[in-house]
Amino acid sequence: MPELPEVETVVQSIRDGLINNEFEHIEIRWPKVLFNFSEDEFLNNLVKRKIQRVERRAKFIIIGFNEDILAIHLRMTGKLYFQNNIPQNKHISAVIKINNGNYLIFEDTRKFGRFYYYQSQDYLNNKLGIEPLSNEMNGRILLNILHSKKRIIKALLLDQHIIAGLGNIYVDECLWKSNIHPETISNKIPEKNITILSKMIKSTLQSSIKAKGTTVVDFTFLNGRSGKYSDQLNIFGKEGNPCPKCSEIIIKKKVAGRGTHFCPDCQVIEY
DNA sequence: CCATGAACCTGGTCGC
DNA sequence: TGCGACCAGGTTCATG
Repeated sequence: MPELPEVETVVQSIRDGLINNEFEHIEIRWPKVLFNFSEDEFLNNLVKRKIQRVERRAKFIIIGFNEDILAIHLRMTGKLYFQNNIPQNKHISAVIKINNGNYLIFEDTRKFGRFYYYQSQDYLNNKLGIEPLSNEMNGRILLNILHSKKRIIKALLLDQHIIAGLGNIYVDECLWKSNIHPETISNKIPEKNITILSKMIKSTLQSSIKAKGTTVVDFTFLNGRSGKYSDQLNIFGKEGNPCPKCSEIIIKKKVAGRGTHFCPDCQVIEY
């Protein structure tokens, strides 16, 4: 499901209900949800400890205690939200009781979502790439990254080890806005387009966060409200429709293993 | 180093 | 209405 803006939206929606509170208990309904630790370890290490911070790193939700963290990845269909009673919905992977009486629910239809426990955030930081909304990210850095590799640009932008947070929707949108064909080899892309791409990545993600993310199928947060960025999509899911810039018909094709939308007229492979 | 396809799961949609 | 094929916002692993 969620990419950076949707995860950021979830973090903002649960932060106030967690900061300075404590976990009291956890009920595991899908055992695989705990990826690298056990239910006992959860109870021994994470219960009755004050939550210091709730943040996002790439597509991970970080719940920080002291140095150690509980990291949650929603994958495709994960939802994390509060409820004041124990729900009986079909696809709930875990229920965490909070000391204020609420329950933090992890609901996940496809069961790909996972909880990770790490002694510090370093492990994640070391394997994740640059945050696209950080000051570190700019046209110069992006040029260095793209020109130091010879990879299909779509695959490169989806690779979390390099730039962390983009997913299928926002990659398609940003490449379209920058007039870059998704199959272009990264080191062939002109500097001019990369400068624009860097700006489009930032502005697109920021606009989406403002709209509380994109709802494609069933992304919700809080009381089932959905993100409004869907209204601002130009290319994703628009195959068969005219390109908003040139009116050519939008194409959908598999690139880097993912359904990929682009305008065959605006987005040209440059050499 | 990189591309590809499968695997992990469930449910929705489309064509016949 | 039923059924199979295919698709889905993500990531990881094996293979060539």
